Amino acid sequence: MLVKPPIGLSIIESCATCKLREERLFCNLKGVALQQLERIKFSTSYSANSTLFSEGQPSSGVMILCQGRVKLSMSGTGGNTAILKIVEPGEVLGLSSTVSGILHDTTAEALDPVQVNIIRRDDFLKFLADYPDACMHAVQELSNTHNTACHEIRTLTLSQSVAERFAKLLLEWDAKTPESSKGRITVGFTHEEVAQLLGTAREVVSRLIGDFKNKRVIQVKGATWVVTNRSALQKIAGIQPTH
Amino acid sequence: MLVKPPIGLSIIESCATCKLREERLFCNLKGVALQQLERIKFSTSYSANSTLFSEGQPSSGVMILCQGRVKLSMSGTGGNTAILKIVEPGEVLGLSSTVSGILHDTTAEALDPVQVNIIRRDDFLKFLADYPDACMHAVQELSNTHNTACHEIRTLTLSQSVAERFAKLLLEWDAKTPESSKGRITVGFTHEEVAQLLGTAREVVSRLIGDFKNKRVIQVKGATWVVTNRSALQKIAGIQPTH
DNA sequence: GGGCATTTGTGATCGTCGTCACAATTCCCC
DNA sequence: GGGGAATTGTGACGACGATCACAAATGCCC
Repeated sequence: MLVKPPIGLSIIESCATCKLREERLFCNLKGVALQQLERIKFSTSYSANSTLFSEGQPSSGVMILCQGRVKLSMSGTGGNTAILKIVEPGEVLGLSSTVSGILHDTTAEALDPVQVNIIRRDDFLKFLADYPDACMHAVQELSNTHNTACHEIRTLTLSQSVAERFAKLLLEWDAKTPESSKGRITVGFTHEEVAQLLGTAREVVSRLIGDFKNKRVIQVKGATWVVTNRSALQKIAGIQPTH
Repeated sequence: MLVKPPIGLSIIESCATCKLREERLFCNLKGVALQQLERIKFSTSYSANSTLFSEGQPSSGVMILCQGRVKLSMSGTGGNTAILKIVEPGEVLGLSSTVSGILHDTTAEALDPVQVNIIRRDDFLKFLADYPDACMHAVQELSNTHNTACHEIRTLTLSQSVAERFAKLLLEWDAKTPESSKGRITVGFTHEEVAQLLGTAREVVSRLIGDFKNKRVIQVKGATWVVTNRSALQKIAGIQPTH
């Protein structure tokens, strides 16, 4: 890893006091449902670089990510790896494998020190059945996950080149950047990892970055990349620039 | 379309008498939930080749597919099209867009004469909130859809070649073939459509079929393809042959 | 059965991307 | 600050697949 963000671990004792409560699914349940969630969940911590679960394992339960980021990846027969998604605090891990009872189709690794609330499968299913609110939350969460997956499939199948996908990735990262530092992306990944995000080879990424620098589309200062020509980037991404 | 299967349209009046009832989600609800579903759903028919909904449209509601197959596709900026999935009777269309309220990310077209039960968005959300059983069904359905999507992403990102993906597709089709005619796949698609399923060009598919015929892996008799060497096919697909 | 549209087969060509190989640079720990 | 590991830069080359351009065939309607 290029960067290990110095995130302080202030352990969150309960979902009720979780800062994510207002914004995120399962954290903003009300009344009895929340109390019940408190009863059946248990908190666990993982150090950076440790594995939360692996592809092919049966799911032990749902994990609600409270702190730290988690990398979801798949590996192919030829030893190659594809990174599916970086999961952020407030999101849920392993929901669909837990619910449907199939084996995990991804591997989850902690990028930072991570804190999760785990709910065992049978407890969780009973919880959903008993609390309609919670069940609706699960439906929402699954919808969101599915929409993300569709978006992923779209960029994979309908992009003409790796350059196009790379430009899209940069624009997505830029979109997630806070308004105050728009255009300044802090990249916590090696070229190798970016390649796995794009489904290509590391050398291709290195070369693309070179290209983009030459074309004055981006500018690289260590781990922060500055978008110097957003409309050019949008054009490469196959989007009509919204100037 | 190469083949238009002569499917007789025996209109199904209610979910209670639907033959899919035992096997499929939302069709096998019990008691009051089923009665309520009967009340809020309304049946609609579409002729073959008509469009049920289009990419970019807001979702008007959930559709439960009772009869006929539906093609789900996405289109890219360059006019190219990717077929995501062929939806079979008993499956649900537009669940995640309806629940999350975002625009459809796919276009749905009838391959056969199609009959669906439609439930309007607000009716459906209320239905889920009122009937925990139904909500659990929705969770299950979304899980399954998500798993399918993950599988799709896996083959897209982790396959080395189009030949590999094509072999996987053939094996999947073969797996869905009834035991009695194992190895005999009835293909209802043109090369163009197979190409869209694989995310490649039509010519590539034509050539791959030629290759596979030369290598005695498959044999083509009109619209039925016979797998003459399954273990070779598995090897191309990157799977250890289970002989 | 003739004629037209659609589908399929096949050659030629060219660009993109994956791979190998190695040098340069940066990072990090002692 | 030195040394070793990890990361990054870059050239060369080959293979796969996208595209264009037709010809052949098949299906279909009157």
